[in-house]
Amino acid sequence: MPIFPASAETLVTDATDKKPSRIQMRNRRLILDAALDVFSRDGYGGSTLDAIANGAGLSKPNLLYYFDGKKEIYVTLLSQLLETWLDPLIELDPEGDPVEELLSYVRHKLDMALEMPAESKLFAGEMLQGAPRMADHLNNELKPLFDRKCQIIQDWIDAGRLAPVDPPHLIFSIWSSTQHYADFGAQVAALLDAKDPAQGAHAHLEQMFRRLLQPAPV
Amino acid sequence: MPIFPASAETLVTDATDKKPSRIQMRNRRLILDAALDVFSRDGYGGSTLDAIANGAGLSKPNLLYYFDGKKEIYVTLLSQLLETWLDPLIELDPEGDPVEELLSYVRHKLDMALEMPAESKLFAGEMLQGAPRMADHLNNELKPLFDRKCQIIQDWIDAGRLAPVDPPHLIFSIWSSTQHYADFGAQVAALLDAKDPAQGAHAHLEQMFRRLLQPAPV
DNA sequence: TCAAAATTTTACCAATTGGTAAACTCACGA
DNA sequence: TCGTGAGTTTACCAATTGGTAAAATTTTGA
Repeated sequence: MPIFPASAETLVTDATDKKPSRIQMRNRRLILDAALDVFSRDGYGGSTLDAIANGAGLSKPNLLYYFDGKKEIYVTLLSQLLETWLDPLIELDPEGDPVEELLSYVRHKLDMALEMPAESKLFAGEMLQGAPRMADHLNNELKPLFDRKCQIIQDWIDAGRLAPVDPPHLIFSIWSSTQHYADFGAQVAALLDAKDPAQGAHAHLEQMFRRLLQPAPV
Repeated sequence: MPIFPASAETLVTDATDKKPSRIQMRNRRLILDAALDVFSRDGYGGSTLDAIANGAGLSKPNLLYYFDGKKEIYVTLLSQLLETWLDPLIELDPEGDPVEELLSYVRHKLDMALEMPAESKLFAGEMLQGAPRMADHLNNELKPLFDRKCQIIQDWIDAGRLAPVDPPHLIFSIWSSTQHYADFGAQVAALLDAKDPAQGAHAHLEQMFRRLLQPAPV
């Protein structure tokens, strides 16, 4: 029987599960690492427990000792991922310089895409399929944060410190243009003749968003 | 036995397959339409021949009378799709006004994403997984076209008719920011409170790319 | 009209897949 | 050192899946 209950949200304060043992920590990490590889490469439907177990160096029944099933592994992975993924957006500081805050967010997001392509692809794959296993996280975590940050951007615009842009669509543009280097990495690599996209991407996105966001001089 | 050989490239001039019958035309189209639905919703690995056959209103063996297998259906779909998908890029006219040509491309691309989300998702899914079944098409069709269009953009820049941008990365930005509305449609819908994204997206992308591309006045 | 060719159905099958039962081994605290 | 519970393995299984063989039916062209 798995140690962690399938749905954390049904927990009130369950004192029954003490701290996980060292073995638990190690094996759950091994499984999630392997699962990230497999799921991001083959998609949810194309992935098998055998492949994940194999990648983790465990037998399939052993793997199922730690997780209740394929779906639970996937959902665990996604919700952990979503936290990391939203971190840089959380850091958007209303007190900072608007243009520099947003450009810093772009840089941060691009770095993440370049350094964690598997994570980006996993998330993208879930979105592609209509987020059937993430609707809750989307509405309960991402949506409120998104609205808050849109308001900050709107306030900057109203104060004349930022060119008038449509905040939600600005964020979409930042997300899409940065994540493209991870999600469409195969295409980018093929079209750039195996040149490293990192430097060019940074320069281009900096230029694009600076021009968009710089308020017109008074 | 299927009528169309699996690999068209191995054909020299095969006079054996006459023109396809009306039944062939109809059923191949039914199959490809159903396959687009299924593949774009469930991904390659998550899709089954049963689901496609069912969607097409045919039995599975009947379906396999028209296509050699799951992979052939998928590849046929993708290569037909790629042609449609590249059309607007082909239309980029070196004789036209640079900024307006590119903005027209952006509009066209966004309209396609909004009107053909399944096609966009199918393509995105293949890219996500490293384009394992499309490498040829990528190198033989997309790459030469991409290089040609980058050169046109570079010429415009050299002539001072366009702000100095990095042509490949410009194209990546156009692709990613437009396709986002199809590929991440679930997220967009959740975050915009079911508001129609079309109008806002058009206005935002027009603004963004106009600012980026407008050459500085002399 | 009628036989040949094209199409469709019926009846399968081997391999894979997610998952389980239960026996077994190991680590650790009393 | 020994019992107990955590962790692991072996042996399995029912359902699904991609695909085939061959009979049955429909369409087509002479």
